[in-house]
Amino acid sequence: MKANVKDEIRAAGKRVTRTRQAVLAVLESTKYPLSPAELYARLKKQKVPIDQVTVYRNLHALRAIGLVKQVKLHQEDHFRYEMKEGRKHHHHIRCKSCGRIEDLLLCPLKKLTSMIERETRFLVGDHSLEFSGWCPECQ
Amino acid sequence: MKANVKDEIRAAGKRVTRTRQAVLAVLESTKYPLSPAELYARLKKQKVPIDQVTVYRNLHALRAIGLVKQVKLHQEDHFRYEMKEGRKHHHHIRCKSCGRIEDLLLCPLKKLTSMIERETRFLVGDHSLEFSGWCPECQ
DNA sequence: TGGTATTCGCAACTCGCCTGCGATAAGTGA
DNA sequence: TCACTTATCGCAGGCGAGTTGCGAATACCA
Repeated sequence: MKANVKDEIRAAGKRVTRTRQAVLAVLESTKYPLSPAELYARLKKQKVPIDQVTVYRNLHALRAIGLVKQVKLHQEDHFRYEMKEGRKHHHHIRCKSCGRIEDLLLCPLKKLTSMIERETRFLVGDHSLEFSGWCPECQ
Repeated sequence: MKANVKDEIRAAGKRVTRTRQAVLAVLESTKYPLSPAELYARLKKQKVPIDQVTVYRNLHALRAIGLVKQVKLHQEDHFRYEMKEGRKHHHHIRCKSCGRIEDLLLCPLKKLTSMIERETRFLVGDHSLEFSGWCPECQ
């Protein structure tokens, strides 16, 4: 884990604990958003002693600091988490068959946002965009 | 409830029951997608005798027939349902403050889909797009 | 090297949703 | 119209994701 990440945690008045470092290490080494259960399973596999509750609590804490981002995928009934640091705004595509998730680095919605604001008189804060389909292996 | 809706239910080998009609009536009279809990609350308010399980089972049955569509909104941890019949493909915008949901009748993603298929080699089946922000009243 | 507030682990809980099962009622045919 | 078949219903209980309370452990500041 990078030193500036530790500093960010301390700067937020939080502590750099063993479990928190382990959670961050797994998220840093994964290229797609993980569910708390997947994260917990990986930590167990690595023989990291940690409770499921602690996984949730750390994810919440890291999200509050801004190090981690919460993602909700279409048709899934749980949240996923990914590192926020250094990542550009992006979206996801998910395979309906094997569950594989990939990043989409594009976002075509800037123009659309102002159009929607004009039409609905809402003030747009966020958007979520996700595709699902079949990956090359599952077609 | 329209006669052709009843016919569609029967054509699918399902029965036109008291509870099923009540569920459909509520969905037909609502302009935004309802959660099972909201639907159940409305039925209770209308003094319709129905169990929560029956609400779920009817939503599943109606979805299987194709009369009802399941929707999952960003940052919500439950599903919502809306009438499918006669409705064009659309998306939603949701107020972060009061929870109000409105339809967006546009969809800008046709061109983008083929681009994504080329780039990722996925075969795209669905997409979900949702905006959130603050409605005129909550700004 | 303490003192103390944060964090951890465990148990138990909430919430959305589903399953099993016996009872009820919609639709069919006589 | 009636009786029969089977989808559907209501109730009780179960499951998985996520949360809360609390006493014990530990990061970190002086």
